[in-house]
Amino acid sequence: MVINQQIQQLLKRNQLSITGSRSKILELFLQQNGALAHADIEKKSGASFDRVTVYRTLQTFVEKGIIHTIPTADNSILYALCKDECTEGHHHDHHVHFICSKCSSTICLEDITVPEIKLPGGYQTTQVEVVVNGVCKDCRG
Amino acid sequence: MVINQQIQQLLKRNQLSITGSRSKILELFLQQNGALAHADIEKKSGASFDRVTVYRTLQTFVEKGIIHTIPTADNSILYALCKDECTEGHHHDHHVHFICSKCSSTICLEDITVPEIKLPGGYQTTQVEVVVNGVCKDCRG
DNA sequence: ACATAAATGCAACTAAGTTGCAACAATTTT
DNA sequence: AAAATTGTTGCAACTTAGTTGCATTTATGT
Repeated sequence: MVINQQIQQLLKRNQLSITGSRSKILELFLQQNGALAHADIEKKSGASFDRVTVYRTLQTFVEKGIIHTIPTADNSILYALCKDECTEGHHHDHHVHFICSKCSSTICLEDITVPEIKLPGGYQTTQVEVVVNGVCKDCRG
Repeated sequence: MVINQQIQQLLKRNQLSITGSRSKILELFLQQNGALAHADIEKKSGASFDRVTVYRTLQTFVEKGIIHTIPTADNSILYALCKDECTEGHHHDHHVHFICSKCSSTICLEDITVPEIKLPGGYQTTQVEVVVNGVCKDCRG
């Protein structure tokens, strides 16, 4: 299983001890290459961990730059794996997020960069979030 | 008070009866031209209304196209007045939202339109949300 | 002013997220 | 490899957010 080595590397690189819950939750992210809601993770991990552990694990992963959050229109929190460039306390997820209204899967479009937005005088930009709603390629036809 | 007439017009135009809570909440939005969180409204309305009434009023306003929601990075729900073009069940808030990290006020930048985003083949867009984080003109200096 | 339809307040409930602490498991040290 | 240490987990209790049903009250058309 290559995926297990990947998980251990990812945790070690971020100075996190390798525990059952962390490994399992990382596995979920690595398996399906989309975003997961907190509820998804609780369900898919098979009630094997406490709610609190899931909260704390996700929080830790966000802090370490392993995953990032995605704001959605209905204000539920989504999490997705970061690419390698992200480090502790410094996310670089400047890509567009896509949410399919049919299958409600959320995908990070890594190749689509966020366009520069010209603001009126006096405004200073630090970060831009772009979320595209629509229908994904699997749900059309 | 011109603002009172404005409120009554707005409610009548949307076939809503003119009640104390609706008038008061609309007043809050008209007074400060920025976005409000649910908690703000409860505080500023001075505990004069029931929590449930605030929930239901905001919901009604969103349905009627009087206000729209703004997704934020920390996943709290913000509400802001729509411009006149919005009608029942059909929002046209295709403008950029700006959130100031200092005063945490949120402003609708009506003049800045959302740029078109080119997606990979197969993806179909229905709506694009853009939220810019930064420092507003009042907080710089 | 009255009838009717709608809005509000209350109470109770579900869901979401947080905190402190004791028990436990993963590292580190020897 | 076992002990010591540090960090992680699970539990319980709690806070906050949001929902639902129903009785009461309020707004509006006639």
